[in-house]
Amino acid sequence: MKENVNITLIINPGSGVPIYRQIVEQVTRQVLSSRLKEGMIMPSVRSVASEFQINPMTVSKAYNLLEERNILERVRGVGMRILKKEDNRGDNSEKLNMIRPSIKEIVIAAGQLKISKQELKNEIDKSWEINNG
Amino acid sequence: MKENVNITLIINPGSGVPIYRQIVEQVTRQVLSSRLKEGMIMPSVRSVASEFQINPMTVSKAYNLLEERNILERVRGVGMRILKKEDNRGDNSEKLNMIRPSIKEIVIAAGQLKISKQELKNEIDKSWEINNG
DNA sequence: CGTAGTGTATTATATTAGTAATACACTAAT
DNA sequence: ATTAGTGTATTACTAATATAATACACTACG
Repeated sequence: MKENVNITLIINPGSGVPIYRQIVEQVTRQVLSSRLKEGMIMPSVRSVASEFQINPMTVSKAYNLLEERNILERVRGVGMRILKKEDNRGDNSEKLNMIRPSIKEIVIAAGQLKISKQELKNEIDKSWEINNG
Repeated sequence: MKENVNITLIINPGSGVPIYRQIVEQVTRQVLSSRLKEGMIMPSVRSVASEFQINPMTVSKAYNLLEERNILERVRGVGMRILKKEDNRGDNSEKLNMIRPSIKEIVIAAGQLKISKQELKNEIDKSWEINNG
């Protein structure tokens, strides 16, 4: 009955961003973008911990946060089941909500720096080419 | 001989962003955008500290970082003098360097969320209208 | 049943970042 | 020299993060 899942995590312990938050963010993105689908069972705390050489309790902390956000569901004795559906409301509102705070920060910073909106968009084009091209 | 300066700082102690970094970022932006000009003397550590109800050492730490980045100059017994000129190289490269890391983060997040480049730009337009319009 | 697999509560330790309180050294102006 | 104004070195405290070692409760499966 196990629907195991191949999850791709990129953990960078020296990035300054706490490991548990890296897990939370990446799992959330993958759920919202349908790479992880409802009903799938997440890899176990211990397997993630050993794969990335981190402590099981750190993974557990991340899973716990994901449960609080109604993205995972704890199934006793089984594991964590993916609970939340992808963002199918047509307007992508849920996915957009994830990046809006960061967008606001950049827009304010650009304004204070007297960087024009067009310049900002040009930079995004360049970065998109490099990172998503 | 004091060329004091009216600096506008917006400090939010409960934002999660360390206070000293808020100071560093805002002063840097104001210098690069010519709101603060070379030769001006920054308000003293103690005056900033009392105005925002924070510790003088927190302000000092920020000023110290700004000195390391060649934006301020320490003048013993006087205060911190603004050292760096605005970014006048025509290409805005210095100002752009300040926001490029944040742009990269957003672009990667949008990619993982399967948000299109056009959607991202639309969000920027909206946010620009609200925050810089 | 027993075994192996889930997540987790508990307690403890170590490290780091951020903030705070005090005392000090320096300069400017009188 | 004295006073009042600079910044800062030192030390300490707090909180967040990560790790670690146990022990526990539950489920799946033979």
